[in-house]
Amino acid sequence: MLKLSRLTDYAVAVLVRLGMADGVETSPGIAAGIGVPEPTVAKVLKALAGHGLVLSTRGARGGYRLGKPLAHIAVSEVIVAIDGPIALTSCVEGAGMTCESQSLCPVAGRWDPVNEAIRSALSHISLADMAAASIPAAFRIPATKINEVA
Amino acid sequence: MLKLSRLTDYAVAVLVRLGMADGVETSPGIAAGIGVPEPTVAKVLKALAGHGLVLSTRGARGGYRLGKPLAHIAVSEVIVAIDGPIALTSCVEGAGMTCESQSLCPVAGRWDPVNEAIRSALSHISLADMAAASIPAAFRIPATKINEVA
DNA sequence: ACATAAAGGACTGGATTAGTCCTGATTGCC
DNA sequence: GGCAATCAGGACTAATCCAGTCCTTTATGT
Repeated sequence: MLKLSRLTDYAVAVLVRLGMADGVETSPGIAAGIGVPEPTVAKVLKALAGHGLVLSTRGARGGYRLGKPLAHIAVSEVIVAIDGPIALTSCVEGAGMTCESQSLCPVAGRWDPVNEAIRSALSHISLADMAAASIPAAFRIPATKINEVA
Repeated sequence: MLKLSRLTDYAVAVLVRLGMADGVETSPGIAAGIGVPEPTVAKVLKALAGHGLVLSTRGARGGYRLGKPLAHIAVSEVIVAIDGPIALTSCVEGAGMTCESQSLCPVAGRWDPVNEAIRSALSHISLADMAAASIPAAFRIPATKINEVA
């Protein structure tokens, strides 16, 4: 369905929340804040820390803080941190890969421009963009908008 | 990994192949041509037919042909036909959906611009673009060879 | 009539992912 | 110096989702 993993969704929520906090926040604290089980949030935070999107401080009174301002974090960075590289088909992943129907496939390798287009689109949207615009919590998306495009 | 289903990949291969054939082609014929098991190709074709991307003729000497030229088929159409609507997160899917952490989630509904960006990017790339040679001929098979295989 | 070919749905095996848990390392506080 | 808090990292389990297969029905040409 071309959907990304739920963990990525959590990651965005976590980062936005961190962006609104002053100092450091602990993993349990964030978990409580966004309503997601603590171990799961911890997992997400570890992944984000591994990519430098958040900085961690260990020990008592430690916790996490943003690695850089929300405005400088692109959605694509978050996706890459959690889900790995953005590559729509397995064809393009590894150089050494051998596709079974390689010799027959008429579009082998042609997904590249598509991947590129998506990467580009995703790297132009920052978390600040997502956090900013305010949809009053009450209404989610009007269904009309969805059906129209799909 | 933000990857789309393998069936979508097959769908593109199928459509491009149909675009190069003159008349109708049968499901087994296409399957042999692109090196994918026949039942799977049949499944893909059914989905494509359901969305009008291919037209079917039943009975003896029947088969499939393109519903419109490759240049007029956007990648997004294929994805929608096979994988369903493009919606990165489950938040936006159904209007009636209730997200557990709805009241807490700080980015509720904020994926919309992202979805929109991706839909836009994907609808600007046609299958003709993908079929058009972008890869050095050395790598893959020249298009001429395809008709011979059938 | 018979052979060919699509339409449609149901079922199964495998892969991927979310979520949990455990152990270890680091730091502040008493 | 010891204790408690907190991150780091990996292993494991359960659930979900998807690719692939099969069966039955309908339609059409020879």
